[in-house]
Amino acid sequence: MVTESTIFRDFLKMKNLRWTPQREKILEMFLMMSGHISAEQLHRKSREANPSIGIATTYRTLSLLVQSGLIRENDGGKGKNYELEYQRGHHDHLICTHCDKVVEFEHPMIEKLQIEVSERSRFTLKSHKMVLRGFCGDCRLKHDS
Amino acid sequence: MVTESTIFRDFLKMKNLRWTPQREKILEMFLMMSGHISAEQLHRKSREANPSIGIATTYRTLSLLVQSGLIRENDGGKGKNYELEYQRGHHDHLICTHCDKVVEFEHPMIEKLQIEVSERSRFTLKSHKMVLRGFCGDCRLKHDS
DNA sequence: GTAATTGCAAACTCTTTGCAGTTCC
DNA sequence: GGAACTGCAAAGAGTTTGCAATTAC
Repeated sequence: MVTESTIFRDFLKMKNLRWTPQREKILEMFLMMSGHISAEQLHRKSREANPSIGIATTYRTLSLLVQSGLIRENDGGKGKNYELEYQRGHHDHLICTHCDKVVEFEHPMIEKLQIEVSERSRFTLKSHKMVLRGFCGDCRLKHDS
Repeated sequence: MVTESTIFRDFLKMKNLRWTPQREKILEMFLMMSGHISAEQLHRKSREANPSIGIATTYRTLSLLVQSGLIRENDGGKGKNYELEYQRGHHDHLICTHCDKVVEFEHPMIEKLQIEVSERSRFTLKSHKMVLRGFCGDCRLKHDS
């Protein structure tokens, strides 16, 4: 079975980099958490398991994890966040501007149109990000009342 | 004729804020520049016209311009950038990962589908951002050769 | 007159980097 | 053994804030 840790190990080997206890723990904690994770959250969690892990190592490992394709980096208003990409298929985000709830969605038709648009401008598409913002159902109700 | 500066002035009046020479100059310079502008670029340009304008005032003015709806803020990998929103219609971006060229596009069908997706999750859509990344035509050629 | 605004510098947040000691292969 | 990695602390970017002086209204 191809686990995330196997993939990361292979990636490191390919790049002549090393599999260390810190990298192992950081990946393990990342996989344990869910959703959109900041470097700081991941660092805090990793510290619970190994208090000596520094924030610099966390950043350095996140960068490698992005390069390996296991995780993806998102730019938000305040700093970056990371989420698992491996074996999840591409998806986009609906974010509530009131309570910050995040709903993920996929839409094959939109993806098709994106490729069409790219080709019209002679681009070879490599990735895309889409963020939709608005009131979620719950907040809409609260807001109206 | 409703100019950007009239709109901004009305916005300020409505909020009991003041129309100052600095705000005027910063808006004027913003309108003179085109594309995606960083706070630092705008500050540099504004200084050419009025060397005493501080970076803090530039940031504060940008924030007001966003609130007024005249401009829009984008999150990029490195800091934020701003672009004129007023009277330009919503559009999205194609960015070349090699030379950073930005091509703007609109796609009404994608917009429709976005609304559809939002409603399916009971969201009332307020805004959306889409960024497509890949090789532009020129860089694709260079890269292949 | 007085509340809003300014420039400055300091503070803040997020992220990266230099370094001396340590560890993986 | 030696290059890669670590934690630390310091440095960097980008942005925000406190403050005393100034200005718009």
